[in-house]
Amino acid sequence: MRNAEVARLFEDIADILEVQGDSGFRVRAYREAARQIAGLREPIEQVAAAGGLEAIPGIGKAIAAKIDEYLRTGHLAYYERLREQVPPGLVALLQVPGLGPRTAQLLHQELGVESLDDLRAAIAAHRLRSVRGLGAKTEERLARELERLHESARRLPLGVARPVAEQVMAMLGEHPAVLQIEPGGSLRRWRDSVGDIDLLAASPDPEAVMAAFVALPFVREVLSQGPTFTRVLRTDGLGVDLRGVRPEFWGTALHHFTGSRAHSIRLRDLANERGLKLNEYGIFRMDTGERLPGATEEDVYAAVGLPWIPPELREDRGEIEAALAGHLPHLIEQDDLRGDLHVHTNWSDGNAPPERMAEAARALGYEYLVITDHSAGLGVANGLSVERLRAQRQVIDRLNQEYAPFHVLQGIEMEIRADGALDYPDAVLRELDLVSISLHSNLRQDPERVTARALAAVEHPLTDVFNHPTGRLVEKRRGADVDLEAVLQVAARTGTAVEINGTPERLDLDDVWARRATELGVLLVITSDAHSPEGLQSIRYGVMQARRGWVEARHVLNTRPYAAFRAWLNERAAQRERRSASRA
DNA sequence: GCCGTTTTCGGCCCGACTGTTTTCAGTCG
Repeated sequence: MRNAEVARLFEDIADILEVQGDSGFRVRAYREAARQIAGLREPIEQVAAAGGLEAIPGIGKAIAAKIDEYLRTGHLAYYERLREQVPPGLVALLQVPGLGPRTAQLLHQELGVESLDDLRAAIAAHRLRSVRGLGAKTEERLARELERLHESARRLPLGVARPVAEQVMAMLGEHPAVLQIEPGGSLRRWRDSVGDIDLLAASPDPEAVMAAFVALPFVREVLSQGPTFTRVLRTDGLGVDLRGVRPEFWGTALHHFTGSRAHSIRLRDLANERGLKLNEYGIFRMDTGERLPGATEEDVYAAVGLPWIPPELREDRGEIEAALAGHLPHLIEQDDLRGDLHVHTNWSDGNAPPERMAEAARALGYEYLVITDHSAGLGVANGLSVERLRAQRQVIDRLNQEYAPFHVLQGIEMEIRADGALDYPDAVLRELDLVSISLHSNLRQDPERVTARALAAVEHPLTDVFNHPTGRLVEKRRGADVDLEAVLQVAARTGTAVEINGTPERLDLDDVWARRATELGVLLVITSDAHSPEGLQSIRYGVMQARRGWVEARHVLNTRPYAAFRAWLNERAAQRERRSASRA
């Protein structure tokens, strides 16, 4: 599947056109096409082969032809022409916050700036302030941003942003002028990474909230401050935005700043069709100017004839059509989970003994916990030898007596070796309640080899769950070049479950692939991959990622009560017996 | 660039904040 690659291509085109000063609308068209392609749930090669490109919203004749050309030849003449017209370093200037296409162009024309290094030199020589339209303040601000550029990554992983946001919300929530405080933007939609930390507070006195915000102890620098919007830089280098809104605007404002932009634009279109105007300050009738109620998000959706749509779905990936048709999914909730199927103890690389993990799981209200320490092959994680595996079984047997009716099961997180083989003999695997399989090493194999390895693992008759299928780390490491479409199709056929790993660094499968899995009829599991009792909590990130993928409780194995979960395991075992009997 | 239940041409979201201006352009979300 080359969706991400093709999306990237059109993003690049949009960047270049932007620096060239092309029509903003054309730039937006390319970005919209890129967004649609990135969110596509089928391989774009398949769509193209079936002649369905132009059916994708935002893709017309011209872009469809470009996609065809690129997929067919591996090149796009238009793109290559564009790249010759613009110095490669010029596009990089857009990374600098506060430096947009117009300024990039201006710097190029007036000062010959063609790269970040050129910009640095121009600033050092104080040449920016001589350019008409720029001044000393701009020069100083860009100098600061340049310095900050390498220290701050482009996007923040959700696992970093969410705890920071929750800390700030807790501190500001105590202020008497704050009635309500929520994250906005991709943070509220639980995207796996966020561009910035965006908060929204309801208050009868927004200015007082702004004043309290800039006075918080972690504020290193106030980057911008107005009566309703303030941006600060924390001592840890993270930026936080806060908007203050009056309670009567809460619903429309929260909706506006939750986005996504694509979702909001669609909603405004719907409002226009109904003779309404929708913005952050309310819902207005176009004819009379009368303002309709907008204190809650339900008001906003009701005004355009829709039920409330959960933030996790607001990506314009069909949720508006589903809402119009009355077919919104019944998204899974954390309370639906009856157990965790992927946790580590101090028998491998966890920090707590099995009993503490079991107690923590029980305290979360689970009925069962599957302990899945690493297999021998992952030496760095103190993987279990066969002897230690059997010794651990005795410990787990004892816990079951102690903790009944809570159930502790013994599983394994098995390495797939570079050649596709597993770590233990089949006879040992049969002793385990659940076998889950992972790729941790040799992730950079070429697509054919790594896919073959993954397929072998999924197809192995003793595999129950395929863990974090790509091995990606959010904003840090791109996953292996596994052909996930092929993996999911095989998983659907063999009944092997596929994991949504809730560790916020992983979130693997991601939202788009989780949704694809449900479409293909693949059974999912949502797990914490905890290495400590507190780590069990991170399963909520997995649940939210699943919600972003339209996943319902019925799609997820570990929403089943213990008896049904056990029945599934038994059925897997029975199938294995039948298969090996028929082979023999 | 895309799109169309009044349109195949003429629209395409819009407001806050900043800095450089003498009334507004650029950037961002």
